[in-house]
Amino acid sequence: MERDHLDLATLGKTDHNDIHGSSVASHRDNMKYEPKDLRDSAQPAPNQNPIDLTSSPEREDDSTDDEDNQGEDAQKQLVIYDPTAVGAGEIELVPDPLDSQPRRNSFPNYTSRILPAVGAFTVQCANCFKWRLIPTKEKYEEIREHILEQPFYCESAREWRAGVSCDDPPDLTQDGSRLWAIDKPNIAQPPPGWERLLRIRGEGGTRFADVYYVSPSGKRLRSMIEIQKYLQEHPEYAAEGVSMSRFSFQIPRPLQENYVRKRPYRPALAHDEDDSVKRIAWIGSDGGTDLRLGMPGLSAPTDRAPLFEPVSQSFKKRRTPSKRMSNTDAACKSS
DNA sequence: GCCACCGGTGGC
DNA sequence: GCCACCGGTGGC
Repeated sequence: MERDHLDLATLGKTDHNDIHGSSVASHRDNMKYEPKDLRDSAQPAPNQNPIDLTSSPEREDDSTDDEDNQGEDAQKQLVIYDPTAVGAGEIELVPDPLDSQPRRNSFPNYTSRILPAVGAFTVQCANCFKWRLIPTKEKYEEIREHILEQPFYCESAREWRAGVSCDDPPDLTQDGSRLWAIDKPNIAQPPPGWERLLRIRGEGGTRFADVYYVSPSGKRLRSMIEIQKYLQEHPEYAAEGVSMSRFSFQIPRPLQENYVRKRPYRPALAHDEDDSVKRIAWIGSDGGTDLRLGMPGLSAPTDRAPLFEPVSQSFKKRRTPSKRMSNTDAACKSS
């Protein structure tokens, strides 16, 4: 079966104001971001945001089909939110996520800009679709690792919050005061002593976020290749059972469309003429922006279209040139 | 000199 | 369009 993803949302604050809003998520693997300004799209109700992760074609709006999809769809959403975000104050969040501090961008042009940071982690109940805050990053990672096989329910939160149930109000709603991002499901917890860091980039950049792993010795690694080399150079980790399969550089997806700057059109290597043709087309389409059907987060007021993206597992899409190993291969080979 | 962060690019 | 990787660089 396929797996879904979990949705994580990140809420962060930014210095900018222009983001507007999106609604909640509804899709599978995206993350949503809600910048502080988004107000309109807030979607309140629990049922509204079921995210469907996996399978189905679409969810329509709110409630609904998730249930059928059984565990797969709806439930797996995790939201991360920034307590420091405007308006977020109400929620008490995560005690100490490492990433919770907004960072200042170091680039010259953006010196005063505050980058979004993950401030809280939330997961959506597979039954009522209410968002429940997860007390720590570690717990969140634990839930995320098995979310597909073990859907999260409000009752699951009783581990840290006595008596909570679907009858209780949601811990968080997408009210536009935060950035939301939907995480990928089933990402392995980092090996003991290792930390997985998610750094959210500023709006308008070329990428939404970066993942780094910090080894027990403090070494920061930023790609599977670096992990592989590092493990080869430090056989002691393999001896402890640390393998490539324990790492994933998959990043959440911002709910806010256009948070990430689109890459300019790249002419096909092949022909120039096509190039000009495309340029024309590009102009036209640009104006027609609003054609899009209802992407979540965008304008669509009511229902968001389902974006169903295929679930991506860690290595599923990656190309595997000879030098690269898949996680599993690596796991097996690394010895 | 280090490093956090970003841009760019190749490949799919 | 997305993803993975990695080089560059400003700030510390």
